[in-house]
Amino acid sequence: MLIDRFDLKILEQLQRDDSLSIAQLAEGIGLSVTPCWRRIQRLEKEGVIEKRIAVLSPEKLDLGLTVFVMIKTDKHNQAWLNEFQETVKAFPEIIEVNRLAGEYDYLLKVITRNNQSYDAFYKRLIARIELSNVTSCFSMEQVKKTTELPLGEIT
Amino acid sequence: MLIDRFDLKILEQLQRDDSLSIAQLAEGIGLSVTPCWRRIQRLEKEGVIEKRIAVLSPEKLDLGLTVFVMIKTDKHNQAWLNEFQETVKAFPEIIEVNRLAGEYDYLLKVITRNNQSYDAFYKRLIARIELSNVTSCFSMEQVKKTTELPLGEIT
DNA sequence: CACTGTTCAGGAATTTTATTCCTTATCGCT
DNA sequence: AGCGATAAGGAATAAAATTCCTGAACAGTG
Repeated sequence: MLIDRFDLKILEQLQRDDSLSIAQLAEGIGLSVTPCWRRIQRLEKEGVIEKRIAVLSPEKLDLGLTVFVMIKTDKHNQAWLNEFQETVKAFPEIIEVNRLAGEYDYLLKVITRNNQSYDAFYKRLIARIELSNVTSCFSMEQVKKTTELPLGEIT
Repeated sequence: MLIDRFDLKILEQLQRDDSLSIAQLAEGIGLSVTPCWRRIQRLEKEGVIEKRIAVLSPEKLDLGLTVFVMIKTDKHNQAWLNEFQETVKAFPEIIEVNRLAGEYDYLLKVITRNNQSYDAFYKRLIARIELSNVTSCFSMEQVKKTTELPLGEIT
């Protein structure tokens, strides 16, 4: 799977905005419509393009609170792990979960409406699974947020 | 700006996958094409739909390393803050930056190719701006990752 | 209770865009 | 030079988005 500089331009554009027509995109990158279209098809088939989505505004939907939850656990067996994975997948407020190397075992990103709804979420979470040490870090301000991968590094 | 049940269904579908035609979408939610189209237009104009993008695969693009960088600073003046904001915006590897309440001041999410490129990034970062205390937490595994906002909470 | 204005759904026509099909150019290899 | 593979481009076709028009439901008013 090789990605040349046309593919890279296509990906850069589409990950920023895929609402342009292929004709506009093709013109922007200096290619005609058909080969450009074929490249997009290929990138989708290969899985380089995972999906196409609409990004919604959390603020407009009254989902203005982001909290990062840091978790330490003393249970490192498979059963607990499975239960944990099932649990986080069941909560739509949990946007992202990473298992970490270092002091904390897991980092969760949670989006809710406000303090009160976060508290309700938190209670439901700890009721469902045992977590030995939980720290909630409230986000005061989104300084930067992007969905774009850094493609510049790719040759 | 009121959002009814139809709008919610549209948003839920589009934030999951916007590659369907409006005809398919309209059928799925029980509306005909034109009113469905008009609702999408309105949601875009109002900013509830921020943008439409392609989500790319980090793995396929050899961007398999995610690191969370926790920063404490002793400089809380406006000049430093501006410089910090400019800096994080200039680094495409920095995907997300939140100012936190609590022990740490900032949490950064960084995506790079591997340890080596992370180290190169880290050196460039600390060369550019003074940070008094920096902890890098490497992600071992993405347990969950979604781009979908929890719309279930909205009435 | 009609009348009127407003809002919103739906169908059909039209325009735009995506997709297919076919032809041509380029390049590496023997 | 000749062959085969790979990729580009143009034109035709299919599909989708967008516009335009009609009609239903409903609240406010004389």
